[in-house]
Amino acid sequence: MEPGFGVSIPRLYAYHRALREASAAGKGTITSHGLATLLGETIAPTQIRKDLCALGARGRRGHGYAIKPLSAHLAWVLGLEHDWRVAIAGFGYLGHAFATFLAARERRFDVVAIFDRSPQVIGQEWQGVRVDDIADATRVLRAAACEIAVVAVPAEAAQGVAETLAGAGVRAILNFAPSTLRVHREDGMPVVVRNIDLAGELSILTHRLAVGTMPAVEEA
Amino acid sequence: MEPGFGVSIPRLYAYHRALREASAAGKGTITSHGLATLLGETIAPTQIRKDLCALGARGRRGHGYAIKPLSAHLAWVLGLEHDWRVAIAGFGYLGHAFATFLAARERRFDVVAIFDRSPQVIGQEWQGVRVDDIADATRVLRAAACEIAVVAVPAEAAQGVAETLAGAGVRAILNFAPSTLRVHREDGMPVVVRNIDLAGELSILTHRLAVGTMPAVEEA
DNA sequence: AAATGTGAAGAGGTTCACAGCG
DNA sequence: CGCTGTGAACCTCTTCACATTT
Repeated sequence: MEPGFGVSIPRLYAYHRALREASAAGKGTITSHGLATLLGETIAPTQIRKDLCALGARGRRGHGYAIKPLSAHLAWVLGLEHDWRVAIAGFGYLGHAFATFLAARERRFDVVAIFDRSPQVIGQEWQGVRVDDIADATRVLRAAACEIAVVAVPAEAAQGVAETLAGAGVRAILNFAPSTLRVHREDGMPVVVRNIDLAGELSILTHRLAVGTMPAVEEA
Repeated sequence: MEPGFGVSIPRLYAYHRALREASAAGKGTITSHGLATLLGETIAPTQIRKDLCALGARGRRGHGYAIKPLSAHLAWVLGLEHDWRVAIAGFGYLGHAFATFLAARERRFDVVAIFDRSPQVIGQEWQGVRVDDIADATRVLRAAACEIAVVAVPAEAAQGVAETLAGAGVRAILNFAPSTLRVHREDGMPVVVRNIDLAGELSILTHRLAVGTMPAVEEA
């Protein structure tokens, strides 16, 4: 899929979370082993050191890593430093819930545009943001200058909506529709797409429950 | 993380989706290459054949795979055949939206129990289901016999809630809280935990946007 | 001829073992 | 002595090449 440069972003994000925890607990320094403990031993200390080393972080041998600069560096790598303008496409229960989530928990994301197709929803206001017709997305987004969009529309509409968004300057899409988006931009810049398939996630669970009833299937 | 048996469940789920699509289009048979096309060329035909072969599916050489039996087999492997009873823990905007999502789009999941901590929410009704105090979860769940639970509570509360749920017979958890859950059950059966970290997913996007502004960082 | 099934090669990421500093 | 930094071994998953079957 992706080229990959040895470190996975979810892991870095977990480190950042754990570092904030440690910092809040009054610590000024932490070892790779201490980080692993904070992460519930789900990541090996060696792995953590490899990741941090690859990022250019330097720890003091015998002591550990200084939390503050490390946390700041991770924040920079993760794009946590500056605020982002977000558009929500599809304002059903899911889009609505996501917008509320951002407003309540993730202040660095600013919902500045909302789109829907339904005449009953268009024209509504949510926290001062008007819901526009998805057909006007190009015009509205040119003015709003969003780089990130959330797609929470039915699967059939997702591809078309994604293309419209990409055409209006969006460079990253969080897609909740159960469909594989394929989006290019005219200017050649890649559109980053991240899929969250809720039904698919549930299927992973039901799979495990379904096969878990039998005593470990061995492959030939 | 997991032992892994060569095939990834998200991929199988994607196959199943594509097969339904092909079946709806009137096809009775499909080739690995045809499936790849339907999946937007995101998975190589060879990979598809390896996966299907590992599942014991047999295709006819020169023709492809018969869609109906293959789809049925995938449904069985994914646990898509029978219905599941689901409990929602945390009935804020996220828990609420997820319950609505299940009711609207995923009929095979039946929301039979809802829990919250807030007195303002406890006692409310949602589609005939009463919101109970999370403190009563053990008693309520014994009667409701849920195997799957969705955790949509604040991060600080997640671990405790997960343990309560596990103690009440829950065997699989879909966790939206940004915390690493570590859950065991008394009877030794493993609790399957699947995390969906929305803020983390967004960070993957912002990371790509942040580093994407520079011309491809090479690692030494 | 067309497409599957599969051993072998390859790539990528994780763990090990230990050298190197503080 | 403790903990980091890192090359090497290891392992898992993906891709390739091609024999095999209809």
